[in-house]
Amino acid sequence: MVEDQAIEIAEIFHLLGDPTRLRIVTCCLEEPRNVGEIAETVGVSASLVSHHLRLLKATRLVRADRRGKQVFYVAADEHVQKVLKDMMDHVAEQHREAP
Amino acid sequence: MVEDQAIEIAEIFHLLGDPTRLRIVTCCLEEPRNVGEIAETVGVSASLVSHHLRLLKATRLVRADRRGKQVFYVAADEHVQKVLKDMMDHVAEQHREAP
DNA sequence: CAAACGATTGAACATATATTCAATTATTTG
DNA sequence: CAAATAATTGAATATATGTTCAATCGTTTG
Repeated sequence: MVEDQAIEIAEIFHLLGDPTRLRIVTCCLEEPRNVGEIAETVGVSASLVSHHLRLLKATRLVRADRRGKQVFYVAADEHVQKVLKDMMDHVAEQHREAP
Repeated sequence: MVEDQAIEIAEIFHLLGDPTRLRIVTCCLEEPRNVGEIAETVGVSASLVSHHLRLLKATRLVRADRRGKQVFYVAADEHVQKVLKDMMDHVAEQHREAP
């Protein structure tokens, strides 16, 4: 892997590498969720959610869609879902090896 | 996703979220590589590689195997490979959408 | 056993980053 | 138009983190 690829891919991993941000992404993985919903589900302030969503949107991990006063966010594409699934498999495997 | 899972999974993403560390992992993805090889391939000091490998080993993303004076490291299991592959697909897709 | 080699460790430092709080911007509705 | 609701923004801050450098540890070999 060359430097440029590494930087680009690492940037995405880095975004998923924060617990709050990861929960925000998984929260709007199945269907679009507005900021208030996400904040309540994750258990943090709307302000913090908004800050994180700005980063996620900038790297196109989520897309925004305003409907009236609310803004709905949804995870970008199916690759993210696959990545998350593989990672959950990895963690599950770990636990099977060392319970 | 519950808090505990998020923290555990985010921890792994976080490790892959640094360009240097990501390149270290990909460097010993196919076959075991010793610290010197990794340092040269990635283009950083052996000291830095060692620091990063300590973190990667602690989270069991790599395994260590000493042979004489050298210590060989190899990526832990196939899930990591799948995660990386999906992420590369994601990046490739992005570039196809916005060249 | 001493020298050489490879790898690890710890301290130090500059930088990046997650979070909070208050202020501001959009949009709807009374 | 004013009030209310939802979301964004910016500044401030405490903490985490990547990197460097020098010292140390483990192993082999002359």
